[in-house]
Amino acid sequence: MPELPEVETIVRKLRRIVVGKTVSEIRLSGLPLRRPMEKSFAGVLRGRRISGILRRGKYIVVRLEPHAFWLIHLGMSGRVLYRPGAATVTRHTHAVIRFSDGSALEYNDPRRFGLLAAHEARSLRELPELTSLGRDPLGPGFSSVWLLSALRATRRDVKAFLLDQNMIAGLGNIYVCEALFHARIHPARICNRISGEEAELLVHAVRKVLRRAIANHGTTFSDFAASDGEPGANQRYLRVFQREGLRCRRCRGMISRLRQGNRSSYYCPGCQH
DNA sequence: GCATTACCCTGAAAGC
DNA sequence: TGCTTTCAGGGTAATG
Repeated sequence: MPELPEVETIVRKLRRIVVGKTVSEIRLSGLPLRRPMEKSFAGVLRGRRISGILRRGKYIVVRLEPHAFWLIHLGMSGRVLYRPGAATVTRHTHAVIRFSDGSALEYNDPRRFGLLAAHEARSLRELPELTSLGRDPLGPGFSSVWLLSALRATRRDVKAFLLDQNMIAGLGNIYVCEALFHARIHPARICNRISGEEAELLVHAVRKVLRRAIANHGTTFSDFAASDGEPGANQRYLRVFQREGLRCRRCRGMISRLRQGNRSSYYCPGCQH
């Protein structure tokens, strides 16, 4: 399940590989992803040159010249694979973007929760998929002052708040569970009852788990691989995620799981209150 | 207006 | 063993 660190890892790898290439041909499966593909998609990409790649939340943003953007969201099971030569088309290959030098990028997504979109635009602000995204947890806007005021304004569970991309863009289930463990905050805590001190701990915890995961090229599960197919190495740093019934490495208590909004939350009842 | 739930989808794992 | 059921979850529309 690609979250910010996995997307960042892919962006860094892609940046080295495909910037400067010109799109020559687009082949699509025709199957809908999260929503049906826009008819204009191939037309926007064809003939344009990639001038840069960046990340916004969990989106891969490919800057094209002249004046266009290609957005990739991996959803749950999306992969972007680089092929120096012939692409390997399977029944889950939904797009092959071929470049003028014969290489290609392949978008593969068994569960089809991802998204591919392309827009003619001069600025990121014009991209509808990005306009409502919240603050980047590694950016300067994600401060304890801002977080505390945002928490004060809502009575939701802190877990749901942290997962809300319109508040903070890029966190998913793994890193929310991990960050709450490091901040010693129970996932079912109500936002407006979290203290300033806890908000500060949470900011540091979020940054810490994300930075470490990026340094390790992401956390590998069955659905994630970087653009060259190499796995990430962050799994050994996980303290609670998918560790139900195992011992807490801090207090030796038992890791528990609860369901919040159809999603599993893993936590340590001894450490998190 | 805010918070919660249902749904999309397929593969893996669990259950029988 | 092999078939059927359940579960996983990002994002969003629908519902409460």
